[in-house]
Amino acid sequence: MPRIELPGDRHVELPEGEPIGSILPPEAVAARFDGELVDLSFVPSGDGKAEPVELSESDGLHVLRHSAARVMAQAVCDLFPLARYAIGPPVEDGFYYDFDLPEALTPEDLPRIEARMAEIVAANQPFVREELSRAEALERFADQPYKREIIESLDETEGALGERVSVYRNGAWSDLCLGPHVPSTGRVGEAFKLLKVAGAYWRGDERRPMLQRIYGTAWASRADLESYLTRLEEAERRDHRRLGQQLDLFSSPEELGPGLWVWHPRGGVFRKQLEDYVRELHLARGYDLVVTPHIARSVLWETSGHLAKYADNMYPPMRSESGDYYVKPMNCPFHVLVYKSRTRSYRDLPMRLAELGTIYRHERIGTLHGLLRIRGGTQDDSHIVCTPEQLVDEIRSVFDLTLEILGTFGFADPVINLSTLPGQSIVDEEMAARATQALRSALDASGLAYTDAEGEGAFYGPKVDFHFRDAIGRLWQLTTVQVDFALPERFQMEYVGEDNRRHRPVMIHRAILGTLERFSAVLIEHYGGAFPLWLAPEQVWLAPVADRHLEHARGLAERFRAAGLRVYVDDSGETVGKKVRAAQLMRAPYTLVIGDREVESGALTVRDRSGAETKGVPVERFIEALVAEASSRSLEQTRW
RNA sequence: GCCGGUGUAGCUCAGUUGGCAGAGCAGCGGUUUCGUAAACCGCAGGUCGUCGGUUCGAGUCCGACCACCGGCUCCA
Repeated sequence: MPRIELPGDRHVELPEGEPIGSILPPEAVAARFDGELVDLSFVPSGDGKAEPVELSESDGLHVLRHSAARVMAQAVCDLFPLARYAIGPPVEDGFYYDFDLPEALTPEDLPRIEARMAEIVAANQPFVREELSRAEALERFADQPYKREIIESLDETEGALGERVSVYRNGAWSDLCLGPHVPSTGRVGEAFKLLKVAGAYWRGDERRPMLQRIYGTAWASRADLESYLTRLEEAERRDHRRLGQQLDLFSSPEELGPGLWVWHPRGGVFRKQLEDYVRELHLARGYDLVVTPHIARSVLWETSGHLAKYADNMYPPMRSESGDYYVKPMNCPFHVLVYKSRTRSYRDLPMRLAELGTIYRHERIGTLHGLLRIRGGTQDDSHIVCTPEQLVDEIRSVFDLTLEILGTFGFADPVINLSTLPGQSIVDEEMAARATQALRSALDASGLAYTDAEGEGAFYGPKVDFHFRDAIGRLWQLTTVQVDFALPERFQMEYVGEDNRRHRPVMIHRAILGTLERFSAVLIEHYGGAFPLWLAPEQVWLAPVADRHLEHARGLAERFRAAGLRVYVDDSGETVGKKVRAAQLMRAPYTLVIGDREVESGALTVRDRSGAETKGVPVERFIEALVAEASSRSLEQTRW
């Protein structure tokens, strides 16, 4: 009789052949046996440690969603008998399943599938785990080519089953699946919803067939489902494309071309604040600002290796009598030319060349997405040229600057990845190892936690990425730091050392915000369009009650402008209610209603974004407070 | 690039089985001069994404193209 250890240091004897679920609480949807996720029907062959897996933990939700995916596939097969089903894993917040169907699914099919799922759930069919030999499994899935391909491609080392594969059967339907699953379809419950249909390549490979993917979500309770759907709505309200339109910040007219954007006056003001801040801070941290053109001869891109490794993402060349010119997809070769414009001494190093450099990349049309994925954008780019000895300290100073800049916007606690070199690189292994080691040392020395991501680096070197969480918990990749031994080599970069001999420097590529376009999109979503005062297009919005108050309002506006504040006077002749509404819709930080009271008293009535109103604020105090709030780049509104 | 969806006024969207292109908001003009998220009246605004086809007749049906939206990493 296996002796099972339960949480709380309890031990029970499990009768031979009894499933582990029989000694776990009824809330359990699965179990963990010696750390492995298993079904409740799992029968231990020996002693071990068992824990219940419940819906209150992520493993429990994972199992629930996996099972929900199965139920969905079953429903689809019921409704579309010709369906061939491929894979259906749980994903963050939900699940999907990929199908090969003769007809195209439409969003209208989703309610039908959901209804069928509900029937399957109501039927409460047990999920029965079976272990079959490969031959049996191939037989079982004779008319399911995707399942057969998976079975055939399974390598014996995969899973603990060796030559056997596991199949879960419920009712007349079965699926090849590792499991575990909830004990029966009834446990999937009613807190699920199908969200969208999309295309997806079989095994993510664009040379393989395009399947139809249905995304769904499933939760422990109705309330959890509702709050998830509310979260989705909140994300939609914050969508930078929608806010960009509503707030009149930018647009991408069709005549311009996909992935290209024009910034309107309100967006332009915001962007200037960003740019000024970035430039100012870089100067203060020992960077030098440089300016470089948008195009260069092909020889530059040959030397840099871009034509060999990056040509797919570059616009085709412009031909002229002096040769072919390419629009730049990166700034690095230009900064190398700045470096090489004269003989450099070790005394010049580190040289930190920075530029808000505009680049153009011919991204595939289907991957473009608002300002987040664009074809033309401006990076806060810098290339630090230093000696190998300076490398780790320089990387650390980039990390410091990253935390400082992003902290200003309210981003903290980055999730950091160290990406090692991809196969297709222009760097030899020894260089790559040194570069990776430098990044690792800098991360360790800075006390930053990180995880390794293999093969994700740029073609010229390994990199460290910083991801930051926004106000509603989504992660955005912003900062990239790359160490590069290759370009200095390719461009024969040198410096004269203390020993009066020539040495090869190392180069760090880094962008902290990424592109300003992308970063702006992230900021807009992070703030929901309600920018902190220093970034707001209008800082003070004046709403005169009647036309006779316009003159007083204009006088105030002049005083505010003289103090360096950005002001808008609503002289529309609409009602105050309408003016206040307009100000709120445009996310004005401070709205001043100017009427008889204000004209007489000379004081201000201040309305902030929350709608809270303070009467009798002296003009001088208001100006002082706003100037302080803006110049400190505060994320909080002033309390009066 | 591929799969699916969507393109009607500046914006958000109606538009029956093919039969004279609509509303609200925004804009402009007038009236109102008002105290905190939408005053009233009027005017103007369109090659219905583009090109081609079917038809007596196309926003509507067919084809091609363009653009946008959702996806194409999560591996039985």
